[in-house]
Amino acid sequence: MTDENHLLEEMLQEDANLTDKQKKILVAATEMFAEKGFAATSTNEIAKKAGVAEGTIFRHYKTKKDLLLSIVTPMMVKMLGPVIIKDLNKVLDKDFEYFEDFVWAMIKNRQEFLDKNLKVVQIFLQEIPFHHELREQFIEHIGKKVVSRIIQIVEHYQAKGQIVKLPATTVIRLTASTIMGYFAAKYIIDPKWNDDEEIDQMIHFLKKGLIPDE
Amino acid sequence: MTDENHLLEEMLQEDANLTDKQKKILVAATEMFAEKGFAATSTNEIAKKAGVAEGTIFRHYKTKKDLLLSIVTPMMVKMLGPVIIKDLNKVLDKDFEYFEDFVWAMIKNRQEFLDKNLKVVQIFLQEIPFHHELREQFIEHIGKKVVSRIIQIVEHYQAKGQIVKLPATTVIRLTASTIMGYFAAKYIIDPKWNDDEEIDQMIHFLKKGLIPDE
Amino acid sequence: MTDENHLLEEMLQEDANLTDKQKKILVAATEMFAEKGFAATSTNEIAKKAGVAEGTIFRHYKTKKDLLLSIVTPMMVKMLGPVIIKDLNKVLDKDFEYFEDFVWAMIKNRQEFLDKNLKVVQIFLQEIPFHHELREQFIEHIGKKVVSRIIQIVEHYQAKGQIVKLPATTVIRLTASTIMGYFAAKYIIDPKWNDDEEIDQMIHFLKKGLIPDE
Amino acid sequence: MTDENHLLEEMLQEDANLTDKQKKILVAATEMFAEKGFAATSTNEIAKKAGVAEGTIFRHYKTKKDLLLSIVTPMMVKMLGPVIIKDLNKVLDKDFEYFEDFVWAMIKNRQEFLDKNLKVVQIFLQEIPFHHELREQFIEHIGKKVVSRIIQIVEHYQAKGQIVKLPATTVIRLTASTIMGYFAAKYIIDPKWNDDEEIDQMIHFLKKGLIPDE
DNA sequence: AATGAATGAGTCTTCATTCAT
DNA sequence: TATGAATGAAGACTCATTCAT
Repeated sequence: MTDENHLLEEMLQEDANLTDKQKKILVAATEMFAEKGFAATSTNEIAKKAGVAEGTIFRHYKTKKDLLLSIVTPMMVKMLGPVIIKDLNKVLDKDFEYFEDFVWAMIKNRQEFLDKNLKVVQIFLQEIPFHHELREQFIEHIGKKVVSRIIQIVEHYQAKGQIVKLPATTVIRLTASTIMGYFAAKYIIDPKWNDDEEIDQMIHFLKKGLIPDE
Repeated sequence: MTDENHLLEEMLQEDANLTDKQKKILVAATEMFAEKGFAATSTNEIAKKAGVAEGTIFRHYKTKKDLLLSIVTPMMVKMLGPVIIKDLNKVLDKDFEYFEDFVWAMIKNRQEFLDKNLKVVQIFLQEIPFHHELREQFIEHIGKKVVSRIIQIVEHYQAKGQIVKLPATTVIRLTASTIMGYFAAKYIIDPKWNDDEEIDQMIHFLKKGLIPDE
Repeated sequence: MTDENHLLEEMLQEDANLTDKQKKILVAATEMFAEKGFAATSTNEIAKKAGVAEGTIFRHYKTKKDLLLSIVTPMMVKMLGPVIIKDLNKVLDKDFEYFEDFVWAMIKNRQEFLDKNLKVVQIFLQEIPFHHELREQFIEHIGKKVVSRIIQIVEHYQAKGQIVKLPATTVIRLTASTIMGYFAAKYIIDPKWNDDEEIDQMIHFLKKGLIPDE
Repeated sequence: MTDENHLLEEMLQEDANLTDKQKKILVAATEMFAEKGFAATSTNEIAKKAGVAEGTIFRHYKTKKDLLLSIVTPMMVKMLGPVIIKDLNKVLDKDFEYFEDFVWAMIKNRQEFLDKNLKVVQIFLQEIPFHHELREQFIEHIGKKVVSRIIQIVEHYQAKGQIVKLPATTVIRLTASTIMGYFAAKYIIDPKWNDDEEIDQMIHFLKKGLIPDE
C-alpha cells in the first residue's frame, strides 16, 4: 500500500455513500488499472485483490466500464477545483500581483493534486485514447471551463503588461507544456523527488520567455 | 486507408523480406492497435482486416506480443536517425550557427518523422506503460544515445555563449517540453495543421527563455 | 451408462464436497479418457457429454491435466487399502494359514477393486507412459508401500517353509505376473466372465511353481 | 540416438523403396510417438526433428494416422517370424526335446526381437487401446496364427506327458504371463539388464508349475 | 447486500492438411 | 520430389456478466 493510496483511501472514507466492500473494490481496481491497463485487467483479479466475490463488483457497477468511469469521473471533477473562484481578478490582484506568483501557486497546487491522485491520473491518461466517453466528458465538463478561465487570467496579466501579447491559447500552451514537462520528468524519474530550485529555474525560464518584446 | 498508411506501406514495400500477407498483417495490426489498443484488439479482428487466415498471423509472429514488437521496434530504430551524425560539431558550426537554427531544423525533421510514423508512435506511447520490454528497449537502445548526443549539442551552444548555463538536462527538458507540447496540440487538434508562424513564435519563446542571464 | 459407472457414481455421491456439476464432469471425463485417451479428448466434448458449459470445467479444475489427476489420484490412494493392515502377521496366521489362502483372498479383493474401478484403472494404465507425475505419484505414494508390505508377507510364508526361498521380489514378480495375466485375459475377453475354476487352476499352478525344492 | 535406433535405421536401410527423407521421417516419428504418444505429437514436431518440410510428410503418408500404421504394421508382421516354421513337430523333436528347452529358446528369441524393436513395440502397446485398426490387424493377421501354432506346440508337449493337461489356452496364458511379466520388469527397471539366472529361475518355476499332477 | 457457481462467447494459439512453386 | 506458406477448424482456457441462494 503506497502513499498515494493512503490518500485515495482517505478520500473514499469521506464518502459516506460507499460501503466497505465498495471502497475495497475501488482501491483494488485503481491499483490494477494503473498497473496493467483497463483492458488487460480482469474483474476476477479485481475481486480477488479486493477480497470480495466477483458478483459483488457487478452489484455496485453495472459493467466493468462503469467501474472505470466511477474511478476516473470524480477525479476529473476535482480537477476543476482551483479555477472555480468567484471574483477572480480581485484574487489575482491581491494574492498574485505578478504572473510568476500565479504560476508558482499553480504549480504547487497541481503538484499536491497529483500527489493525491497519481494513480487515477495515470489511469486517465492511459485510457483516454480508447474511450471516447472519457474524452468527451473531459472536454465538455472540464476542458472548456478550465481553458476559458485561464484565458481570462492570461489576459489579465497581458493587460498589466507583464507578459507578451501572443494569443492567450499560445501563452497557455507554452506555459502548460513547460509545467507538464516538469511533472512528466518528475514522475518518470522519481515521484518523490521535489526540487524547488528546479521549479524556480522553470519559472525564471517562463518569465524570460514570455516577457513582452521591446 | 489514410495518408500515414500510404507511407507505412511504402516503407513495407522497401523491405524485400516481407511476404505480401505479412505486410497486410502489419498494416492491419498497426491500424487496430492504434485505434483500440493492443489488449483490446483480437487476432481474429486483425486477420479479418488483413484478409488472411488467423493461423497466418502466427506463422509469421510467434505471439500477439511478437507482432506488437515487430511493429514498434523498427520505428524506434528509425528514431535514432537524425542524431547519428559523425563530426557533429562541424555540422553544427556550418549548418546551424545559432541554437535557434538547430532547434528549427530539429522541429522540421521530427515533424516529418511524425507525419510518416504517426500511428506507430501513437501505439508506442499508448503501450509503453504496459510493456516493460518496450520501456527497456527504448531506454537502452534509443534513450541513452539520443540524450548523450543532445547533451553535447547543448554544451556546444552554451560554450558559444548563446544559451544559459543551466544543467544540460534542464535545458533539454525545457526545450523538449515546449516542442512536444506543440506537437501534442497539433496532433490532437488537427494533424494536418501546419503553422510556421506558430513555430517561429515557439522558437522565439525558447530563445528568450534560454538567453544567458546578464 | 455402464455398470462400472454406477459404482463410480456411488463413490462420487459419498463425497459431499463435490457439486452436482462436478460429479457429472468427472463421470463424463472418465468415460471419454478411457475410451479415446487423454490427449485425444477435448474439453468441449467432455462439457457436452457432462451437460455443462465448457467454462464450468475450468472453474473446478484449473487445467485439463488437473482433471485427469483428480480422476486418477483418489483411485491410487484406494489401491493401498488392502495392505494397510496393522499387526499383519496375526492376520496372516489367523486368516490365511497357507500362502494359497492369502493369494486367493488377494485375487478376490483385487477383482472387486477392479470391478469398481475398471475405467479409472484403464485410464491410469493408458496414461502412465506419458505423465511423469503419474509415475512419480504412483511409485512414491503407492508402489513403495505396497512392495515393502508384500515383501514382509512373502518372507512370512518363506519362514513357514511353504514357499521356495527365492528373493522376495522374484516371488512377487512371478505371482503378480500370473495374477495380472489372468486379469488381463479376463478384461480383454469379457469383463463379466468370472471363472472360479480358472482361479483355482491358477493358484494350483502358483503353489506348485513356488513349492520349496526338495 | 540410442542403440535401438541404430537397429531401426539398419532395417530401414535394407528397404530400398524408402527415400532418405522417408527414413528420417520414420525415425523421428517413432522417437516422438514412443515418447509423447501419437495424439500428443504434432506433425510439425516430427518434420522439425526429421529435418524435412511438413509437406514432405504428407507426400509420403496421406494422413498422420497413416504414418503411425506405416511404423507399426511392419513390426507386427515380423512378430510372426519365429512361429512360421514348416514341419514344426520335427523341429521340436530335434531341437527342443523338452518343453523347457522350447521355452528357453522362445524367451531368447523374443528378447532379441524386443531389443531390436523396443520403441515400436512400445508405440504399439501404447496406442492399441485407441485404434481399432491396430487391434483388428493384430488379431486377424497375427494373433490367430500365433495362437493356433502355439496351441499345437503345447499339445505336442502335453502328448509327450511333459506338461499338465490343462486346456492349451490356459497353459499358454500362464506361460505367457510369466514371460511377459519378466520382460515388463526388465524394461521398466533397466532395458539393458540381462540376467540369465533370473531366466533359469523363471523356467524352473514354469516347469514345476506345469508339471503333470501325479 | 453478498456470494460464487454457472455460463457461452470469445481469447490466443496449434493443428493436420493442401497447394502453388 | 520437396518445399513451406497458407488455411480454418479446433484446441485449451479466460472473460464479463447473470442469478439462485
